[in-house]
Amino acid sequence: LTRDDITAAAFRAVERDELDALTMRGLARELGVTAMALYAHVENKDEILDEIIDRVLRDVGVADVDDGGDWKAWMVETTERLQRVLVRYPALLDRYCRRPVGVPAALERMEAVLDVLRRAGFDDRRCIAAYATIQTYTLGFAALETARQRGLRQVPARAVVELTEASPFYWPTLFASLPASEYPNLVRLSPDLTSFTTDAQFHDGLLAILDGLESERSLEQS
Amino acid sequence: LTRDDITAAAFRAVERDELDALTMRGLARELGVTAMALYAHVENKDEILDEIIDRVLRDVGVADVDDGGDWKAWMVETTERLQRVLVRYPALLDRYCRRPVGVPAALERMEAVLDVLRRAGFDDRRCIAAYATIQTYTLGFAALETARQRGLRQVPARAVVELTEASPFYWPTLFASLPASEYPNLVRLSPDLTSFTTDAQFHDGLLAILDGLESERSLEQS
DNA sequence: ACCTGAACACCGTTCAAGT
DNA sequence: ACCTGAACACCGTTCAAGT
Repeated sequence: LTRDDITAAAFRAVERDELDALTMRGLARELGVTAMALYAHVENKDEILDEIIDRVLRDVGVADVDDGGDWKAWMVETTERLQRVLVRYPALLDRYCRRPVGVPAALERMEAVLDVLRRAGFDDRRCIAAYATIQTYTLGFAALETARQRGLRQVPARAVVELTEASPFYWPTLFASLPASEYPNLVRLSPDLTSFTTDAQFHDGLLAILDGLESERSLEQS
Repeated sequence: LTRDDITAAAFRAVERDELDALTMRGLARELGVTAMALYAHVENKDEILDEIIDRVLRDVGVADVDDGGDWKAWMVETTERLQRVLVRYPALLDRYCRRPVGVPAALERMEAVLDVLRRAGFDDRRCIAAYATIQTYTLGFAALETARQRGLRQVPARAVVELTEASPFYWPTLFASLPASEYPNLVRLSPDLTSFTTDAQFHDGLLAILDGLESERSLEQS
């Protein structure tokens, strides 16, 4: 039993999105060992997750540096890689929400993003502000989409809507069933409120943000 | 023992940010009753949190509708109210990350935001896109700031930096201590990377986003 | 050095039993 | 109707004991 065995088993659990298997006890069971055996190779559970994040981020990487190219295109490509990974592996998002992620691959990624921003003409203050805004949007999107996916399988305790065979999910049907007098916009938009957090929506929102950041940068320089 | 007693006790625990007290067992202890007594008045734990969110959101409200006024000013005011609440009460943020929040006050808030966007000239598709982007940013900011606050008190298992009396926190000192050859931007920006998620940063990022959304709206209409 | 057994101090929730 | 005791099926982690 090695540290790598543990990380590998944990990553398999993360891949299958089996949060039940992603426990010290569940991990140990899969490795044919007791839970306490893990602590000889690993400090605690967060360290296992950090190891996975480091591995995944290294896999994700960043877009190729295309000098003279469009910094926004680079940022879209790089940001969407992280977004896809966070949406696919909710366990990693949970870790991001608990404590700052400071594994080497995360620092390298941050360095690369800041460097592209700097070379795109952002000054120091706006470099940080732009990075913060982009990272914030990415994490928030993954959080909303993950919550949506989890909510699909679960009906709230005091449900407003009855589920039918035609509409077996709660959340998409909620908006359509509200009184139109009180919630005219929700009812009118209800068909599309279902697709609240799609890849296309992430893309459009990200473009709007990058445009906003760029116009702020240009304003300052003129 | 009433449903309101339970909600009130739970809200007191959320206010004190005592996540330990925010358990069925801890709540029951505070109310001088066994944990199982709660289930006579409440379906499950999420229902208690939903009750709190409904109460808090109703308190938070939205900005006054100022007809002929600036929709961006309204949006900033309304969005910052939610941001402040989510940062102050991390337990509510945790609930937002688990499942979509569909309590009445949340629906009313969504309706109000969509209505302001519509009257500001956004078409249906862009109404939803704008709402999604703003909500995404707000949630992501609260998640990053909450993670940062939690991280201040905790040093990772494999710490890169030693803590001293002069710098008793881990994360702010991490960036400054990296090798400047590998991470030039992180080291150069390290003094300001500490204040990654301030109210001012939220404000600036939000303005950039609203500007980006506005210019996309205008582009389409011309 | 590496693993185990038993324990500590917890979770949310169910269910039969009491009043 | 409302509350309790005991139990179920879990958590992460510690620590003394074994090999």
